[in-house]
Amino acid sequence: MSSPSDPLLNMLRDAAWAKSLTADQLARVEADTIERFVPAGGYACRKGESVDYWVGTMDGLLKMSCVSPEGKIITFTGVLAGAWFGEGSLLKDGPRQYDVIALRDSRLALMPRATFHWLLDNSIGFNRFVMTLLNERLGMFISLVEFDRMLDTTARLARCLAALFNPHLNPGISLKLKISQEELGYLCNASRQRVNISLKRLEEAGLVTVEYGGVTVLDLDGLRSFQSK
DNA sequence: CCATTAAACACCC
DNA sequence: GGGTGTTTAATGG
Repeated sequence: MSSPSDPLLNMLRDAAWAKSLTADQLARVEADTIERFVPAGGYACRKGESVDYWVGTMDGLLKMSCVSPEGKIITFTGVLAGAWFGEGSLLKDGPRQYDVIALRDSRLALMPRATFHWLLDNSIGFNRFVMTLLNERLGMFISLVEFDRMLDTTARLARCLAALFNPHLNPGISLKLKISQEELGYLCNASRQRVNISLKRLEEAGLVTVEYGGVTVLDLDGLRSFQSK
């Protein structure tokens, strides 16, 4: 059933956390984890649903977001190929607190809750990985609050963009990012027009190049430390 | 004032 | 058909 070129198995074997597992542990992970395709615009997870899986992104682009009763959309962060998410939701009871929506056709790897907890109970290496992941997430969300309250729109866009490239949260992500300016707006809380203006400023500063339906990051450290004026 | 935004429209991929 | 650039009128600090 499982060939060596199976994308799901490759993704599991390439994951940073898999390196610390024993052969038996990895075998159970491979046996338990299933694949799911989510078309662009589809929901990978819904706010309010029970949390049954730890989710890895095989390819595609997802956003963690929510919608207000009035229809206002905010995006917390993006999830790119190679990233795993939902560990926080698995470590507590209760429903999921956010939506996860595919911005492009995406393929997911779903590890059942029981397998995730079994790894926590049996692998110190896995525990360390999850602790680091949680810590990186915490740091990122602290930074997001800082960006939101202290920075103007262009600097906020720069930092929110740079935050996507956290190597723990989105390992091995390409500097060429295919994402619409509207979605960038949801990410940094700005309108489409304002994102367009800010992208041009970042391009002038030599930090990114703007393409049709995407952005390429030229200077990640420059984005991380960008300040207006 | 000034900056920003929604809405509308015309392009362009 | 979705993404993008631009204008215009409305909004709000």
